[in-house]
Amino acid sequence: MSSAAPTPARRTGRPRSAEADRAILDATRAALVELGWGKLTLGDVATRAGVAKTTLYRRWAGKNELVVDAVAALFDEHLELPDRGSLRADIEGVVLQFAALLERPETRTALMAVVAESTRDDALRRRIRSAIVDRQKSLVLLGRARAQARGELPHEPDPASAARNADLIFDVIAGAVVHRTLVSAEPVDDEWARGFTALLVGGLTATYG
Amino acid sequence: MSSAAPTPARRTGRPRSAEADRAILDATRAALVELGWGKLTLGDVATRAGVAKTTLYRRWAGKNELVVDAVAALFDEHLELPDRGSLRADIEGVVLQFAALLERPETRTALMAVVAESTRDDALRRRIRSAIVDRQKSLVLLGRARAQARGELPHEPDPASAARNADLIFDVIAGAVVHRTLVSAEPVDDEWARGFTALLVGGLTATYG
DNA sequence: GCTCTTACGCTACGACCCGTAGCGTAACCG
DNA sequence: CGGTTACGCTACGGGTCGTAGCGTAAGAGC
Repeated sequence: MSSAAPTPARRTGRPRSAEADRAILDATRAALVELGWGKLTLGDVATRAGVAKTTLYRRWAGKNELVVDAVAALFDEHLELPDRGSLRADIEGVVLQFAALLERPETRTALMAVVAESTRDDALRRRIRSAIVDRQKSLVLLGRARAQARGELPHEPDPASAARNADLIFDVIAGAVVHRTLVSAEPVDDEWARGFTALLVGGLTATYG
Repeated sequence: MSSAAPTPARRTGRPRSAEADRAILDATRAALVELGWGKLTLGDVATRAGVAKTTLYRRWAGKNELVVDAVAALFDEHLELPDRGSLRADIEGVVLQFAALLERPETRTALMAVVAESTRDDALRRRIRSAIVDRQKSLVLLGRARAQARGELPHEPDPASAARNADLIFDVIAGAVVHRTLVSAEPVDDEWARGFTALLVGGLTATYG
């Protein structure tokens, strides 16, 4: 997870410490909570992790890549979409789940920061996409497939429009939750989730239903 | 604009150079384009502006505040909402206008960066709100008022729900455009704007109409 | 066991940026 | 013309960056 490279089973020499990986990522999240993105330094992370600074640089190119991996682990652990029985309930569930992640101080300060950096760094943008964004989007695809199986949404006529619609819905859901949380700085509570979901489901059924 | 403080008409002594203000903000935007948020330094901005670094620190507390003001000026210049005759057309207009701002490299790299910093700095968050966010939101309020006057949307029963709905719509519009542009890194073109607007208008009429 | 190879910890380093202090000069007010 | 504030300039201590060098630690292969 740390290095996106396949790392083709290096056969000789001392192996990298998996323990160190864990300690570094834990220390990164802790530092994000205490210091925030702006004041986080790699030297401090190394000290917290009980690891030499050089070890850190041997595994990650810099602050951006390290933080992406540290935050991505949280998305791995806390994103899932149990079948709640209806499109409405599924959307509310994913909204509240995503919002819960954004309430955490680590993700709050880190997510937008790395996205900002990624506007000038394509490799970083791809890393964010594969480590975080695609995992979120898969929930949208899953939710739609279920809704179509239930007959709540029509099946797409062609793959192109299917992809377009999925992208649109994903940007609307994730964008609204992020904007509400980080820009408006208001909580995504049950009431907001209900209102948002009503708006979105209304639009989906009115437009495609 | 530079200092949000009222600055009660200082009457004596040498006045601050308005020319310097302009040069500094121009230099900031130019540096954002060339270097991006991460590599931008105040020393460099001062040199570009032909101004001493100390002058810069006399007016702005730091990088965050300076960049917010530099970007806010762009929003002042490029945000307006002419009456396009229908709710649908008004929304498409504001979406494309906001997207055009986010296409600019200055805003692309700066906006999310300062928002990320603002998660740990309330004063900065308030500055962003008054200098940028509230100006966007006023467009939403204007668009809704027009739609209500045209009979496209119902009048709100009470001020509380009116405010809630406006906040929701604002987060959906701004959030979706930002997410599409910066996270998905896909262009907000006419086609996307039409699809998004159809979804939103469908939701509004289905939910509140 | 032994050797080979890679990872690790540690120290040290030049480069850069930060934010401020001090001082002489410039501009505007009464 | 004094009074007051802004400006340019220089200099500085403090911090972070990212890397180089070196001796040591930990497995893999024989």
